[in-house]
Amino acid sequence: MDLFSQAADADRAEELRATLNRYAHAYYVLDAPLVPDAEYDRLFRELQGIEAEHPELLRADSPTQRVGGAALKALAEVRHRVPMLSIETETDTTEGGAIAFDVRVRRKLGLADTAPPVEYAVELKFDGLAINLRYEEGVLVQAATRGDGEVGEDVTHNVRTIGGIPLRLQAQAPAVLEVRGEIYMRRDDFERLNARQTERGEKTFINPRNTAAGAVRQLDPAIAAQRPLSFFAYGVGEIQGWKEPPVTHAGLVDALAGFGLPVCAHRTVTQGAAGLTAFHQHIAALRDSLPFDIDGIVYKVNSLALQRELGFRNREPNWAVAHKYPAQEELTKLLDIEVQVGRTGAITPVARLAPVFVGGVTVTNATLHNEDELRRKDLKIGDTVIVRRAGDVIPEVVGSVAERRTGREHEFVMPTLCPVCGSHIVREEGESIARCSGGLACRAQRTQAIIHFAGRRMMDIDGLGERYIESLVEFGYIDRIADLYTLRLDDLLDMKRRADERDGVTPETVQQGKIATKWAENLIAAIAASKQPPLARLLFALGIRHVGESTAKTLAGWLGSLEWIRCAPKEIFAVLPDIGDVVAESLHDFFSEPNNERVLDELLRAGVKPLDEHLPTARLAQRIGMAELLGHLKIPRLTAIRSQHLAALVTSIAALVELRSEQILALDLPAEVTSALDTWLADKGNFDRLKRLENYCSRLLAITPQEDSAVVSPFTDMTFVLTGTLPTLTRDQARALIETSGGKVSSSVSKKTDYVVAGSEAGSKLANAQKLGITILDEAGLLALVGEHKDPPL
DNA sequence: CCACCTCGAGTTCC
DNA sequence: CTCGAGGTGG
Repeated sequence: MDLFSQAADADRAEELRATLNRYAHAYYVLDAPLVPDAEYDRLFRELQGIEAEHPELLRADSPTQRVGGAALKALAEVRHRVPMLSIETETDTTEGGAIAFDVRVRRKLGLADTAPPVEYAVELKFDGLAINLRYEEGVLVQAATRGDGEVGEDVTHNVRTIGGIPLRLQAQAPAVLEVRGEIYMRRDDFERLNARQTERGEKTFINPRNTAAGAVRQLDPAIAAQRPLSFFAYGVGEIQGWKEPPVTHAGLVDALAGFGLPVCAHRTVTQGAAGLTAFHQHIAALRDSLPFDIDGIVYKVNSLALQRELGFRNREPNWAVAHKYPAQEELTKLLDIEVQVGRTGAITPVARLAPVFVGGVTVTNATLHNEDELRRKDLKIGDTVIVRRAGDVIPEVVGSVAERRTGREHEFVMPTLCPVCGSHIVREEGESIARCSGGLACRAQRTQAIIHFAGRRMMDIDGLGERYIESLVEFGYIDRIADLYTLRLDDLLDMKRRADERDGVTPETVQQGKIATKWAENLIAAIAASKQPPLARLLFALGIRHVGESTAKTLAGWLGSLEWIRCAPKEIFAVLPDIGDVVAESLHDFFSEPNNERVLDELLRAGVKPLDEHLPTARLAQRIGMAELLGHLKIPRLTAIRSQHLAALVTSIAALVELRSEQILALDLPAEVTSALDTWLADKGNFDRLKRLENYCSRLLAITPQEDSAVVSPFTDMTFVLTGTLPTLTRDQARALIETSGGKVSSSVSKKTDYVVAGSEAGSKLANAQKLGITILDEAGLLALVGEHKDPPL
């Protein structure tokens, strides 16, 4: 090898290092790639080639050295040259905390009340892992964790794998520059990582912070390299040879950005206490939509000279404070795991927790959904667990803290018998939910069925709450939904007396007796008032499996009356939109169960009279086509295509019933279909089924089609999603408004959503809508939109 | 057959 | 709100 080529390679290697580092900066830090990935890979491999040939050209700042080297035995200790101090946490989480800090600063600086406001640099407090990056002559030489502030751990090998951390600084960096910042994991990266773990059947991680911290402290850099970590710089440690050092904190962070280090955009310079509280409010509103977790914000006196003047106390700077938001995650003890029995018999494990204040409320219970979930989270009774109220409402046990185990924890054992009725608990193959097999013989299921029936979106019996229904069932006054309508005043009063007795409530005075009678009268009246619900509500109230609000509306809208629905053949259900085999089967099972038939009859006899819908005969005739019906009859060998074919030849059910063997032969169908059809028709059961279907269809369609008063609305086929709390309208009112204008209200945001109506405290749905670029309305916007299309000027 | 969209069901706290 | 699972369209 001649010297000339070696010199050329050295130049080329230097050039490649610079180019690749520039590309990496654009990609990771600026989020604006300069070249396609393939081009980066090509140059990367070229550099690898040169370095393999000339090991003496290897440099610490070479991008090829991000992942390299073998796993360590243990992490080495690093003594920080300038201690990594923590900042004081303001205990007052309200605005008062910001004001108190400003007052302390002004007093320490000896400022008069009339003096101008102090200038502050304000930024986010990231929920990650604090780190010190040491650059010498612009090259990253060491990365260390905070540790106890004096001595940390050397994690250089892992930190090198983080794409956003430059291995070489841009511009004229000081001879020595220690950068302080936070390593964290973005929420979306965290979720993707977990999705990948699930895919591979590996354990998922609990939260971004623990995952990031764990990754940085890995011994094997290859593992750390697979964890998507990010970094923000916000301060400095030791500095030597900085020619024009900044004079403010904001200027310092800007300078770090100038060196190619990633800094957070959510920072600003502001004046006085008012500026601090404004930033506090601003970030509080933004918190849930940030791409990463924060646990608060940080206020710093902007002027570095003033910082020096303020100095330290108890090894904490007097010129900075962390102002936290109420925790969204807390640790608590998992005291016990109990099971609940739901309306459908679903056995749900529920966590009983030591009370813990999280996200603004005290949480003592949290659902664990099902057994798989519980095992996935590795929960044992007695564990210390992480509880979250993810910006939302419903508490969730995120996972257990394995390090806190004492050995006295024990596994939860799923019961095999229902705790309420003693029936067997069965878990169907491939299902995640275990169910009590007791059906309505199980008191829990009976009670839940009645609670459901009386609920607001169903029969809406005002004043008949969960408590009373439980007592009524417990003392035997009601057993089934129909019994509600035969309840007498005395039954209610007796029930209340016995319930009070059980609870040890003092015997009643005359005054209280009067109140109780009034209560019972009102309740009886409320029950009577529920007797004429819209048909869909009654259907939903019945609690048929797989039939919720939406399916109930479909049934009511297409078949019009309870009479037509309860005697409909399975195939009719299945041709309706959004109803498939499973739901059709469930409906058919429900209406052919003698117990249910009796209950329905009793309801009708008691005077329950649902408001029927107009029967859309014309549309119905279109939908109940021969091909569709054939498809749902489950005739062997008759595929969807062949059903269409046969439907063209035999155009009505009536004709099919009459079909003789010779005629089937003449149809010119594939031989196997001919014989299968022949055998199928010859079966008495099938023949009767067909007869009934034919009979049903002809009666149903014989009803004279009424004029379809086609209300053409500009909202037709528009899908809305509601989220958050609107200022004046309730959710139900907004929903009614949209529906009466012809729109549809859906529960989740997708590409098909036309508008998202967002109120205050909107959650993930709003974020999702923003991501998908869906038009977002506030209440006023919705009203305007409705108003525009209503009452066109004459 | 798969991917995507909806719906159903269960749940917390005040 | 979230998960699971049913329905549908490509």
